[in-house]
Amino acid sequence: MKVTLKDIARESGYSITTVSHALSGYGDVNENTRQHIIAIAERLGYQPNLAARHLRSKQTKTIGMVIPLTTYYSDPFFMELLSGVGRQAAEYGYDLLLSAQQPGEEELSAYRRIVASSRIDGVVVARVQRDDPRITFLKEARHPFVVFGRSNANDYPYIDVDGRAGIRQIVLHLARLGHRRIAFILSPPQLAFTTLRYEGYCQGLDEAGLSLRDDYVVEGDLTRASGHAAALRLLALPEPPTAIVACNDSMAIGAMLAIQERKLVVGRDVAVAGFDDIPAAANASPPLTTVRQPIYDIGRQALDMLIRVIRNEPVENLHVLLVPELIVRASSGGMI
Amino acid sequence: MKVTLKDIARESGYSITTVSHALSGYGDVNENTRQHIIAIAERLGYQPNLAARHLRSKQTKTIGMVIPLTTYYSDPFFMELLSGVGRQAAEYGYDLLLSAQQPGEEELSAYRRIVASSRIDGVVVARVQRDDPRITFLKEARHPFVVFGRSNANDYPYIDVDGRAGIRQIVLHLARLGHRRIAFILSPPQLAFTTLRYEGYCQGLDEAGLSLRDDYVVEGDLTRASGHAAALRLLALPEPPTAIVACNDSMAIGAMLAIQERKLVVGRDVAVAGFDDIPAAANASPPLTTVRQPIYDIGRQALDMLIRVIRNEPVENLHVLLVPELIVRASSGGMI
DNA sequence: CTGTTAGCGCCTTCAG
DNA sequence: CTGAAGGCGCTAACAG
Repeated sequence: MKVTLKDIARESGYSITTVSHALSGYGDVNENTRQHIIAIAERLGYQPNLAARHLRSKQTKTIGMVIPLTTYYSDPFFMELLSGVGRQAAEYGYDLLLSAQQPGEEELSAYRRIVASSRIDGVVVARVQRDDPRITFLKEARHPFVVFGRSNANDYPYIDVDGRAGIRQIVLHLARLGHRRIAFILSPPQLAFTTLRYEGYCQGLDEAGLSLRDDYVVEGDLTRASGHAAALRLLALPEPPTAIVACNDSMAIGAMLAIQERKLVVGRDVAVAGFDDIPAAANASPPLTTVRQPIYDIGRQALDMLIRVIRNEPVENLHVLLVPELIVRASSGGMI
Repeated sequence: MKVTLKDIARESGYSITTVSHALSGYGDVNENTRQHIIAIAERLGYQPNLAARHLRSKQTKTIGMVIPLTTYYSDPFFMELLSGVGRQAAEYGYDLLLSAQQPGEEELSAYRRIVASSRIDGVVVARVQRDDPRITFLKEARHPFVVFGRSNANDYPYIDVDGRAGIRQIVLHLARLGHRRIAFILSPPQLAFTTLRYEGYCQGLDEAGLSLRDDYVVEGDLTRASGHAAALRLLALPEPPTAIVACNDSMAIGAMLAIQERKLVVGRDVAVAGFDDIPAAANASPPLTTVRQPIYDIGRQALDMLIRVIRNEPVENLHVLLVPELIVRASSGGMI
């Protein structure tokens, strides 16, 4: 049987209250009796029943994350985020509750359920969409949360990588290498970061004195296959681009494959760059020029912020924007 | 404020008991009053307080997994396992509690804490070691658990991939291609699966009529770098092997790089094969011949077993052994 | 410094 | 069919 405060009380001769006080440091207890009680607790292998403690104290020392089943788990990205969040949570003595749900309706109801059932003290929301219903819900419920990514509204705590600056850097890098015809493979428009990265593309072109061409902007769905298809479309243009920037690494790798199928050399005939710096980027051939998202650190920082929100501490920096780092490799031709 | 049974009782005019009965299907309640109560509960957005329910019912509908911080998170493998477990847990209405801990002492104490604090109904243990202290502990504590991997003792529920059969298949495949000098890169000896895979290697050699050579067996630590180093050592032998089998894909990929650095052609001069079929295996150049561990399914099945253990159902198959599938790609030369 | 009292929200006998 | 009462294990006022 599980050992409870009651057992220790019986064993030590003190009352439950005193035992509780001695063990949790609440209230004043004679140092001798405290030691005595602690010794007994250890001998019996006492571990507080957390359900009881949570019921009483209204806090669970648990952080939640809802994982859309289909997309995320396979996403190397999400895993790294999870890792950072988990690491930092452990640091604060928090555990991580994962709820795997289908995205969409079911996902939202998972939030509803988890939040209302007082199971967790706060939530980390990832991969935010434009007008994300989860955020609306959490704001209304006034439940502590922090978001990885920005939506159009900014009235909530978030941490994000400056995608605009990242893509801008890439475009300028390519322009510096002499490229005048730079194309862009977009991510799905409903994702919040798409707009920002597109802005970075436009801004980069502008600063480089290049003009925006509609036929150089095509849409993908973040998969390798869609990058492949998009690149084929671009290469079939009467005046094909000499450089292709993709919204993420997977699409960029897909684009490289398409270029190679056309018997062109990546980095010489057509430069390619991505965004994320997933492990596959460095291992691609040629290695992919990209922009690094420090996902692990983002997870840690997101959790830091969340803890502050939970503690109701003044969150002086409710918004954290990290500047991504340009990683130049052979695919952009700068290293050949 | 959170809405409780009390609120619904007040609102509906019935007692807390009746409301509880109506909502949870316990006891007989007039169908009309039941509908009435359910309607009010929905209007108020009632969600049962899980802490209270857990305290009362002694079960948490939560499965735990302890994640060693350093190794696992970066392990693509562990993530897939997590994914399978999470998916199936959701199926049963269970959530997943992750506790990120440093391996070793701290990890064991995490088990102790989590188990004794009645936070979870069962645990999934991964990457088991020889004489794993976690297993000893869980057995003693009589806490429901299931293990991915076998140790030397078999008196607990586990699910595993037959590593012996897997490596044996690879060795036979290579022998069939004409190889007589087949080397083996071991994983660390403290990991439980190392012995089994080594046995598979010996068995394969034996069946192919080849004899075991000590100098053809070298040890790595599962990393790409260690595979690289091990391959260099093998290639420096007076009579170097014509085929290298590694205990996992990462080491195999490291070995391929070493071979290529020596200006040899993988698949022609030296055949290489791994174990796991991680995503990088198919993307390597040349693509890596390997043996597939259906990790995602393993996670799902592990959870199935765990639920049965929790429910005290007769576990007819306490031990599940999956036969891995040989995936022949170019690195072994069979496809060139 | 220690103990008594009173719940947290829920489930579950046991009586009406 | 409905309700009153008790308690899961813990914490927090409030007295002594």
